[in-house]
Amino acid sequence: MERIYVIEDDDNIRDLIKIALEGFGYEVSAFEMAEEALRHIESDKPALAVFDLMLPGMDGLTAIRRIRKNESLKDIPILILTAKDREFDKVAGLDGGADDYMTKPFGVMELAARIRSLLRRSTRGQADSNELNQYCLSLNKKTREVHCDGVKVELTLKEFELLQYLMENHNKVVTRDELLNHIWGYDYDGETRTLDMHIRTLRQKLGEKGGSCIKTVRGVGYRFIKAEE
Amino acid sequence: MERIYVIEDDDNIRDLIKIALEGFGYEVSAFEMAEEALRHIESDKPALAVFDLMLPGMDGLTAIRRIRKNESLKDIPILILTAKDREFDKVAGLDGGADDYMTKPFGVMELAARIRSLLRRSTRGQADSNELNQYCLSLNKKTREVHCDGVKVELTLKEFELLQYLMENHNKVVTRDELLNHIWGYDYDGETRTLDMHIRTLRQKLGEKGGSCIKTVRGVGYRFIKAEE
DNA sequence: CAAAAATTTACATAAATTTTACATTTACGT
DNA sequence: ACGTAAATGTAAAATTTATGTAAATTTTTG
Repeated sequence: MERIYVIEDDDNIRDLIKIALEGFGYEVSAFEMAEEALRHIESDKPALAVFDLMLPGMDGLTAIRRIRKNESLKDIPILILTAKDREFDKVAGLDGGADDYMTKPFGVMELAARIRSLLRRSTRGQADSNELNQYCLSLNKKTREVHCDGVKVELTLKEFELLQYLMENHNKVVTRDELLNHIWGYDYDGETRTLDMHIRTLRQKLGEKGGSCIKTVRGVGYRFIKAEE
Repeated sequence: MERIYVIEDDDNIRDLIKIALEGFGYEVSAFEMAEEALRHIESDKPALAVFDLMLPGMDGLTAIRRIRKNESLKDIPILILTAKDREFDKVAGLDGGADDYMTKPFGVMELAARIRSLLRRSTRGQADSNELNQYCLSLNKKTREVHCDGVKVELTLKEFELLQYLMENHNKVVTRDELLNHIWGYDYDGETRTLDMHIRTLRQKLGEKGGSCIKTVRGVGYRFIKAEE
């Protein structure tokens, strides 16, 4: 599961946040001081960080700026959670590099919702997935399994590669040449119905609903879309 | 500059926000109702949207969900600005697809800071070069989709290429020869009504308003312009 | 060698495009 | 202002083209 860093000097609040977020299924690493957190953050690469501002030692804002300057950390979403509730402080916090700003006292439900919202967008959330999910279809590059509405579909090599390429380019129109080049090889006669044939078997195997995700764009190629339209 | 949509039914607040954000250098389009905003958003592709929740007609949350479901809009950052200040509402708003949630009364400095924070991260900072937007029409080269005032228009190959060429040369007069050469090929009989025919179907499919963007320049060719004139 | 997969062939079908024939509009000279 | 020729618009029919489909054939794989 995703790891979240919590930097907060008040023991009670820190524990409260830790336990709450763990309740939401996150792994939580809690720190009392920014220096401590910065020591581990580069190797940990947490999915998100919750920062208090007033800390013993290094100030929260300073730590945030430090993170933002580091190329490998700068995309980590940061949420400031502090007692400083003047508008000036909020502006300073957000402009200082934070992605969200909450004031104490706070509700854990809202904190969790804001964290979900930040993670939803984060590149760092799903990134390297070898699982392609589009609408009713899911395709796993590793296991080479394809499911349509949870039902497993057996595909041959070419069919799988075709579907994968279409799904990786979902919504974009992929030309016939592009497909022939990518899956078959640079040159190719082209004056044959091979591609159409595989599209056909694919559509057949994916069934009514799944099959309708592959739309033909006459004169150009094919396009993977949400069923219907 | 970046365009921001503001959807807010209270005239005073709407104007306040509009003027404040314009002061920060944004272009602001303000709407009283969600339906109105949704009608234009697809062709406008604003950089961010500020939504009130309680609106006459369509509810703000419904509108947000609608945007999130649309492939070409789902990355637009959305900030909810509402009087609903219960924690439950905040959770519902954020989980409903919003990226931030502010409650009224609010400070414009904080609003601006939150907007800056959202835009900082947005992939949508720079315009999509695959997208041609002219007035009420939008054309996507990758997906080969065309929208007129948010309504999808299905075009055939030649129609699409014709429109694309005209839009790429908007305001310039494009000669018949130029069009025939570019879309058909070097030589071409020319003594036939093919081109006129496609212009006709294009105008028809684009409807009253969209169609009137293609103006004929007698004796020369055609010209893509803003509707009316 | 058998079975599965991939490709080819040949044809059907549906859709896009072009042509034909005629109507309408516009520019221009009188 | 009027008539005329050229340019463009329009509708339906004809044609072409792209893609779908089925069965036959070849190639790969175990």
